[in-house]
Amino acid sequence: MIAIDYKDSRPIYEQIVEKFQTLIVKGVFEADSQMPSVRSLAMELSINPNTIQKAYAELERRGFIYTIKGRGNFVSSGKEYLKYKVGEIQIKFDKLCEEAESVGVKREKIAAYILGKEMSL
Amino acid sequence: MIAIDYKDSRPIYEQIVEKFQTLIVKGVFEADSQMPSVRSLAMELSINPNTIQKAYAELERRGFIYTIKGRGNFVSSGKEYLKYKVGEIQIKFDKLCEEAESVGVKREKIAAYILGKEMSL
DNA sequence: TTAAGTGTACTATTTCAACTAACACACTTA
DNA sequence: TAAGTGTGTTAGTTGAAATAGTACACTTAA
Repeated sequence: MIAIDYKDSRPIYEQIVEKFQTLIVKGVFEADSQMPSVRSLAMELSINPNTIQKAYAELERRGFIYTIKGRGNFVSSGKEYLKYKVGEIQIKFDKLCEEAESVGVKREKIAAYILGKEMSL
Repeated sequence: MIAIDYKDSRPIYEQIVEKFQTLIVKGVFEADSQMPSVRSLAMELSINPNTIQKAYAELERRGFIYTIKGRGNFVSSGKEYLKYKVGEIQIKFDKLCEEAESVGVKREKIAAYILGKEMSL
């Protein structure tokens, strides 16, 4: 179902996150279908269940899956992810705007720049 | 002139950067005045010259000082820093806007949000 | 109630990148 | 030429992140 690339320098859990994210975004899994259990996938890949657990926790944080304790992990609908993602971006814009204002760049100027009406801030 | 706090968990070079940045922003140093040499400051603080070098390289990257090989490091005018800082912020806005567009958020919407005309993205 | 499945928490170990140091080199000025 | 300056390369240290080991807790079905 999924394979680890040991030539890849990235951590194992990150590779797993990335692969499932791609599959889910592509719509390979049906919404609410069950993910492989942490143990079975760990067994299959010959790694520790905690590493799968870490990957699944990250996938949940990103809104790709949801967990029911004692039952398993399940695929959530793509919309959940989009909502989360947009929320994260909004927070980043908030912080960046504050940073810009702290060096004297007004919001009007930022908006104009984003709309392409100004060449620079 | 400056002191290292070994109780502080941050790396030494970062502490040095932060302290000089504060002093320069406050206008304690005249523009074009000479910074302590990497060796003299290293001696004074009983650390390795390379650590000072690293701090100075970062201060130069941020536009606070400039280097003349064989002569020393010198304080640059505050305006240089502002220019650099605004440039960095601009790059961050560029990246963030691309990220937003990749999940379907239009630039018009972003601009409206920044101006407070929309409650969320 | 029990057994076999599920996720979770805690701790220990390993690994790797960041930090710092040692030292040699190159440029500038007097 | 000597004494100051910054720079580059390499090596050692160290602390946080990643992974593993193990025990615990929840869910379901027989």
